[in-house]
Amino acid sequence: MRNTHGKLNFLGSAPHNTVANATYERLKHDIIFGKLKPGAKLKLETLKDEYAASVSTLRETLNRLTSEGFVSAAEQRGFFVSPVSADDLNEIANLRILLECHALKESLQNGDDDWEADVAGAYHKLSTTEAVMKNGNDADLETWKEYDWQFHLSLIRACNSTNLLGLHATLFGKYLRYQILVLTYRGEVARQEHKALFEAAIARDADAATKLLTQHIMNGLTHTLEYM
Amino acid sequence: MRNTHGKLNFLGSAPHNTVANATYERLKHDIIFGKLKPGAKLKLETLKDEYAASVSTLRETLNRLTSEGFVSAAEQRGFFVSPVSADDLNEIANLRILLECHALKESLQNGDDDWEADVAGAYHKLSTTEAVMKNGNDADLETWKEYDWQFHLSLIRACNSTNLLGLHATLFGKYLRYQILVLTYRGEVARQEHKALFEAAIARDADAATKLLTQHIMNGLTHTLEYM
DNA sequence: AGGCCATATATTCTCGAAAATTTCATATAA
DNA sequence: TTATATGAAATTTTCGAGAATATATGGCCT
Repeated sequence: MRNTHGKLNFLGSAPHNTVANATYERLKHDIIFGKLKPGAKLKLETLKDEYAASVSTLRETLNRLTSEGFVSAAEQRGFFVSPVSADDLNEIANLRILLECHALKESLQNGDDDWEADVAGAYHKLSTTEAVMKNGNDADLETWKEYDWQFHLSLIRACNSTNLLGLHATLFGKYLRYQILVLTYRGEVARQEHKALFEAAIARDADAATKLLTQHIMNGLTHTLEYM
Repeated sequence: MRNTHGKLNFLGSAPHNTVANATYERLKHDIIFGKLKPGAKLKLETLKDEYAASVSTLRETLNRLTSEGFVSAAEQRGFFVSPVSADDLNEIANLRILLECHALKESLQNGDDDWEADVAGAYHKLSTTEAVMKNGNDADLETWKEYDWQFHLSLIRACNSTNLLGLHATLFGKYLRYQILVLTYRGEVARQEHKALFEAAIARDADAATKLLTQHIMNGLTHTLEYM
């Protein structure tokens, strides 16, 4: 789970042998986790030094990130880290609700025993980490968020739509950037929300699960907006 | 509405001065309109001749198209036109329903007089073209599809979410590729569906409009699946 | 004949430099 | 002073060539 540069990699992509892929992962990570700040200019010469890649290679990765919305490009004026705004966060949270609830419903219908085991495993990792954090020991932020991501992903993985899972992954990354941005935790509340969501999912109660998921995301949204 | 190569451009992007943007538009167009067939290998040397761009520039555009899902990339083995399948079409149609219906509801709530005028204008262009086609004169396929796209876009434009509009644009492009692929028209049926949808939208009847839109997309889906 | 390895060819990946464009600083004129 | 023009510096865009990797060819052995 570590790339050649020793950075954690849980942003949803395969291992990377090429310079371009490694640079893509690193850049994406640095944007989501705030090392590259919203609105910051991404000068090619600077990036060249920092990421040890040529201009052409960098442009490849910047174009990919632009497609996904993490980077903004202005004709002949280069690349910027995409800015943040309350409106944007609102849009992303609402889209996440729309897509994730839909995927969850499908998943609850289709999921077999393997799926259920996967969910239980992902929930176990997440809840263990959250229990540790509850006791004051603040576990690694990235580890926690990785488990959070994996849990949510496990719930919808049986939705039977790679297209949907792809859109969700991008959306989740964008949402995560906002959470990292405000950097104020709501650990205990989120912990209980995860618990309730997990139990409703295992019980295959689609109505309850989607309601809990919607609440979970909405609560995260208002909490994040409050501290922006 | 024409780029430097004289090709129609209604795939949702701004005018393009750079070689990279022009190449991107052309490649995307050629994939959607079937000039580049599903699964076809995209060899850089060949593309270089055909699109008059350097390897680096081509790789930029291919990476963008890979992010959007029109192109598939295999590590160290280059790029391919993304394959098609009944499953994929199903996923895309269902996602289109999910996103477009949601956007439509929002749009019906928010749309002001300008929006309504825009919708009326877009519908007028579309229905005029469809009327001409009804009389046997088969109008230009691309023109028809452009107006179709513009009509659907106009309906949801007041949804107040650029993120949503962005996702929809990509999705619509993918759906369009399948329609072009089978190249069998269902002109008269689609014409009536557009008419009913237009009237429900102007009447701000969200329930009726989303039902009609769902039917419209589902009918297109089954029709396309039938001829695949 | 069929499988395996070495070699040759084809293709992708990466880079640094040249061309095109924008941005900045300075000077000039109203 | 403000605005505009001019030239220098910085930055982006584009290109072709070399390095790295994959694919195809042909010979060799069993």
